[in-house]
Amino acid sequence: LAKDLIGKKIFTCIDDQLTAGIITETEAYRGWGDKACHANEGKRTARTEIMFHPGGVAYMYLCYGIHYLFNIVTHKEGEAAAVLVRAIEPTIGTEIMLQRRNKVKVNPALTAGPGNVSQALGLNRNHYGNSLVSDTIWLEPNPDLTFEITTSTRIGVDYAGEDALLPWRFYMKNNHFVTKK
DNA sequence: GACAAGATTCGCT
DNA sequence: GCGAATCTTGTCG
Repeated sequence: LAKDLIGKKIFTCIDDQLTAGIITETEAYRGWGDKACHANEGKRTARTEIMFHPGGVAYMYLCYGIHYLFNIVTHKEGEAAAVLVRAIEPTIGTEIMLQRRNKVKVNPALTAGPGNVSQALGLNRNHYGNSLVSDTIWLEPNPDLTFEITTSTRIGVDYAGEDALLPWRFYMKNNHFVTKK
C-alpha cells in the first residue's frame, strides 16, 4: 500500500484553506517484525492506539519535540500498520503552504521531508485519529500520471538494528520533491 | 516522579 | 558536515 500511495493526490482543507499535492515519497511501518515501528510487538499504548484501528485514519505524532509526522493507518482492527508520508509535490494552495512554512519560494524544501509535509498541509496533533475520507483530509487517484518507483531502506531508523535494512521506502523516480539520502 | 531518546529540520561552518 | 532546538512518550524506580 505504501507503494500504491505514490502518485496519489492528498488534500487538506483546514481553516477554510485548501491545499493539495502529489505523494512522492512514503515509508511502511508495521507492528510486528519491525523494530522501527512504535507499535512493534503489538505495543499498544495511548500513542500507538490508533495504529491498531481499521485503516483510513491519520496517525500523527511529535518527533524530536518539534515536528509532527503524518501517517496513514492501513491495516485491520488489532493489526498495527501505517504509511509515513515523507514528501509531496505541491499542486494546490501553494501560497498557503508558503505562508505556513514561512517561505517565499516553491522548491523541494517546502514539502520534502515528513515534518515539512505536515506543516505545509496544516496537520498537527489535532488530526490524530481523523478520518482520511472526510471534508478535512482526503485522497484522490491520479490515473493519468505515469512514473517509475524506486525502492530503498528507510531513513533515520538506524536504531532498529537489522530491521533498518528492510526495503520499505518508496519514492517517485526523477521527481525533485523527495528527501535526499 | 525522573530520565533518556527520538520515523527531523535548520542554520552555521 | 555538525549540533542545537524542544517535548512527548515509555520505562523504570
